[in-house]
Amino acid sequence: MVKSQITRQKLLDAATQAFWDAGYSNTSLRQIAQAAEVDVALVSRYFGSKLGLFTAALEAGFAWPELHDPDIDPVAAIIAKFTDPATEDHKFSTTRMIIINANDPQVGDLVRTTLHNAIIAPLERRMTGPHAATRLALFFAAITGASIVRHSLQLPAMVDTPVDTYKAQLNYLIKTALAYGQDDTPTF
Amino acid sequence: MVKSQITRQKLLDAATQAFWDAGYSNTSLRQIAQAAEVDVALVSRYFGSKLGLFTAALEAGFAWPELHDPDIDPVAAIIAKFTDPATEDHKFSTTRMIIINANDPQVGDLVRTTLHNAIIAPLERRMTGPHAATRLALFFAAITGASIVRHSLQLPAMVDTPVDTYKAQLNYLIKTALAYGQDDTPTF
DNA sequence: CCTGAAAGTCAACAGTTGTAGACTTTTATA
DNA sequence: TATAAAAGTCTACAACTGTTGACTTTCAGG
Repeated sequence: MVKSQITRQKLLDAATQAFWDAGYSNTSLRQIAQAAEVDVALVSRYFGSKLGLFTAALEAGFAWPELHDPDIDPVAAIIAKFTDPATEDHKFSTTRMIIINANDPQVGDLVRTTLHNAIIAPLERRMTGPHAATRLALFFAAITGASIVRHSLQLPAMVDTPVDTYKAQLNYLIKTALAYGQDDTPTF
Repeated sequence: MVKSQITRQKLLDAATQAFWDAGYSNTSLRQIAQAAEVDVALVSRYFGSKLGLFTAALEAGFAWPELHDPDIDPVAAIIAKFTDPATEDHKFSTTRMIIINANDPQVGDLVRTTLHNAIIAPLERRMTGPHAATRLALFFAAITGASIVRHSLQLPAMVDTPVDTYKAQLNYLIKTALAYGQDDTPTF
């Protein structure tokens, strides 16, 4: 009764780690099974297929109850999630996962749909004022762009930099993005 | 004498198209050969290996003489390159290529190194003033972020939008990035 | 026309992948 | 303890991958 849940979870954890880090297509089930110290065939038992395993990992990873809590500012929640040192510095990063898998020929559509349903749509619903959709898009551009430059492209100016400085730079971009079309839009 | 150059080029074109669109690992040599209407074994003849083919495509795609022309503003050149309707709207996009392949376990290092040597370093050399490196990093964050939101994540606010509007939004982000730490840094 | 190099074709290789089915071991219940 | 379900193991499969070497065709120079 309980034993199966444990191995299922071990498989799910190892899969999340690998899918987040290397992407769906670049990860084999045998790698995952070895990391989980579990037999490959159990993937078939507990998740049906590789795609089923990925879907489970995706849903677990995108379950962000903060976004629905009326007492929490959703934008602040996202920023915290995307800049949390515990996850931000690590390969186990939401941004990294999205970027890598959103273009995958096999799971790209699924990732984009899930991203939209789980994160974008709730955020959009709670954003008010003019140009809400555009400001949200620019906000996401700032977050993903900074994350890419720091983690994927690894530009020296953003890599050889303490986390606090990076956060300051990121906040600078975010503030601008959110100010788009508002009263306090910066002029140049 | 000439015939071989033609098939070599057909192979290179098809490879570039595929690598730029789906990424190195998600593209098979047989797919490329079929698109080029050429036999698979010729990859081995003309490029040695799959990695050799990718390297050739990478070098050809990153050869941007504009960046070394003293009469052209390098930042403007990059912006033009990244927002050119001919390439920007298409899957054949430099940003897309970088994002997809910079994380690939097999060619990631090569892509990042080439990107640095061919684009970042020349740009860095020609950028002046305080916080040059940081401004460059933020500039790249703006470009890649916007491109991702529009093409990879496909957020409605940036997809269901004419190119001119998108360019305006992108320019807004770029201006802010380049103004970082300067006299005309926007205040909020 | 003859000849040899250039160009292209074909089949096969060893390795890896996701998946399925038959099998054995473990565990809980009666 | 006996028994049946649950959990885990092992082997094999077909499909696909990059790469190689032997072969055939094409074609220009003597």
